[in-house]
Amino acid sequence: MQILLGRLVEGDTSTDSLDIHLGQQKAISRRHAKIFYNFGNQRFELSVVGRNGAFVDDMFVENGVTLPLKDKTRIQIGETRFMFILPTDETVTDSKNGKQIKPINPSDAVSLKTSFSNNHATSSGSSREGSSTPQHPKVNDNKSSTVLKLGDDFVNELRANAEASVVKREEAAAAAAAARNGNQVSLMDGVNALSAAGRAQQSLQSAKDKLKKPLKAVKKVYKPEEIPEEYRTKPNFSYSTLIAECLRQKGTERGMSLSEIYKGIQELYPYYYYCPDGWQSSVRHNLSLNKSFRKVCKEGKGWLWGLDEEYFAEKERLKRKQIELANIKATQHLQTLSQQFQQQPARPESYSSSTSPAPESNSSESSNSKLSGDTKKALSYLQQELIRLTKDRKMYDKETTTQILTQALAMTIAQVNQAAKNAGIQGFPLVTLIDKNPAHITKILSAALNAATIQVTKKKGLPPPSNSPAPPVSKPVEPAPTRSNIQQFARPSPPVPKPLATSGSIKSISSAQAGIASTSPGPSSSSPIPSIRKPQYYGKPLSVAPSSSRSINKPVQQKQSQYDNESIQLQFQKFSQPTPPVAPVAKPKSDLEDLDMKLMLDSMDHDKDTSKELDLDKFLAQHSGEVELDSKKRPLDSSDSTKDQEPDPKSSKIE
DNA sequence: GTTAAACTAAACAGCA
DNA sequence: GTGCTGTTTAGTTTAA
Ligand SMILES: [Mg+2]
Repeated sequence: MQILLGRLVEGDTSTDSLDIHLGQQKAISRRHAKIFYNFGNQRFELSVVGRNGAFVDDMFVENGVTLPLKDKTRIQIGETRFMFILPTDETVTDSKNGKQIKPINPSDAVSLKTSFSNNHATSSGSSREGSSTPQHPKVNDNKSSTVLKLGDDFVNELRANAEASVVKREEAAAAAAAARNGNQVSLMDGVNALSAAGRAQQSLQSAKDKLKKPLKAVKKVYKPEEIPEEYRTKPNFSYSTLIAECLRQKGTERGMSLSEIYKGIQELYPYYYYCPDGWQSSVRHNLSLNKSFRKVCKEGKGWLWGLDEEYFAEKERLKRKQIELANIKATQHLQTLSQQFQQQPARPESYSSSTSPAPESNSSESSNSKLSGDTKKALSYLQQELIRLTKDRKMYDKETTTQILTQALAMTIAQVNQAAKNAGIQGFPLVTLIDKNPAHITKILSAALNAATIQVTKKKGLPPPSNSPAPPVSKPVEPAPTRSNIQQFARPSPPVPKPLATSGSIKSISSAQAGIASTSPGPSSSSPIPSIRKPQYYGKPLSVAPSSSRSINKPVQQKQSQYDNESIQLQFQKFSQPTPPVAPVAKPKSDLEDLDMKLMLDSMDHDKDTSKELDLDKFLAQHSGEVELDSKKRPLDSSDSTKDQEPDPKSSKIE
């Protein structure tokens, strides 16, 4: 049994079954909502089926959502407002007139329904201040934007109960009616009828007890398809970074309240609009623990929070230092590998001493002594360039990074050699090319880095750099040296609340003012520097809840990569280019180290035709996706040490 | 295997 | 009494 509410349409027989006519507004669907008694839960529930949703107790409820009704629940559909009133146990009091109404038994309900259907009139006219038709939720509006969402368990529970109670509902199908009362549509009679029917099966008292529980506004659970694709992945930023960016972009001199920070983060990173709650706790945790965030002044229940830029920058600096160290380590390893290779005596098949790139080697010197001074310089130069280029990229763990660098180096050498060979140039062309046209070498290196990254990640089953997280609505990380110029990457964000056009200026508290020593951040402080983050495994199963109505996962742990650096998104986009056929690669071997060495060997081998398809121009065309960017960034790398590093990318992607 | 960083969850208390 | 806010603790995951 249920009470149908909707818009009566002449000639549409499907609307004949409506129990309550809500008016003629087009915003009201022909069948907009239904009220029924859920025997499983022992409570009344409202199911919104109309396209434009409804407001329940001033909170927007999307279509498709079913939620419990309690006594005096206010419902608004279109511009028609009414209230759901529960009867008392034995007597029912008309909420408006105060007169008592005799309880209804199931048999009464039948007649009640009949009488109502003969008696119904269109409501309407009751519109007061125009309630806006529910639109896409806005973060700005606290009240009206709150979207009711039912937790998985609850949804499942409803589902299960619905099935279990089919029979019972049919037994109760005799009851329904409603009466309008001026501005307020009283559903009392219908409810009464339902109640009566319910009593036949269950204790109404227990139902009412449950209904007494406050209607809790639960955030709506979004299904993946309901979420704009770009907001299905968790931003690759640590909470500290999210908060800092929020304070910078949305904050004012007076700071921001906690709720403002919540909203700000949702606006900047709409992922947090769609994802389940829980992240707010992390935000509070960060605010409290991270000394970069300071309470400015008290307001109402809580504090207004500000960002201590100096402290934050100091943390960034330290972080950056660490990352650079890690990068250096990785490349040192690469260098070692390279040198080891150079030292290797004749290799079985593919290598002959006569093809050594360092023909004039001095045998009396140590490890890399077999290389000529020029060759060593050339290799060193390539390493330096690789390091530099690597800083602009999203990188992986140390081992993977090393493999990528090694392979990139090998590819570069191979390309150069082949090009030289094609051009009929003799000798070791690297030295010449570096000397004559270093920019070109950089281009080749960059292209090789692309190809190597794709190869290595593919081989290792790592996520390719293409899965970039959705960029924030307003980009927090900015490669630009100017620290505050943050909005350059701003882009429209579809259904999501667009960032308030508030000042983009940075509001910060000086350390002096805040009395902060420039000590290193404690371990508890969170990540700081916007930097590229490495893909990670999510700590938690994608959908932990057994009930799988949850579509978007709660934010999952992210880890910051030691190898990243800046402007992740851009880099990701670069990498996300379709994987081109990759250049000269050795046959896959089980041992990566072997593969690396083979690559090196092949590429160093002047005489050997390692790459039939090696064509430098082609290679560059295929892999030079970001060469331009890299060169653009160069000045930044060298000059700006304060650039944000970003936390990392882990993104929980909704499947 | 250990450690550090970041994340997650939740208990708890104060306050409006 | 309730919900929000801020603090704190504990546990997990990942990378180094
Ligand atoms: Mg703090």
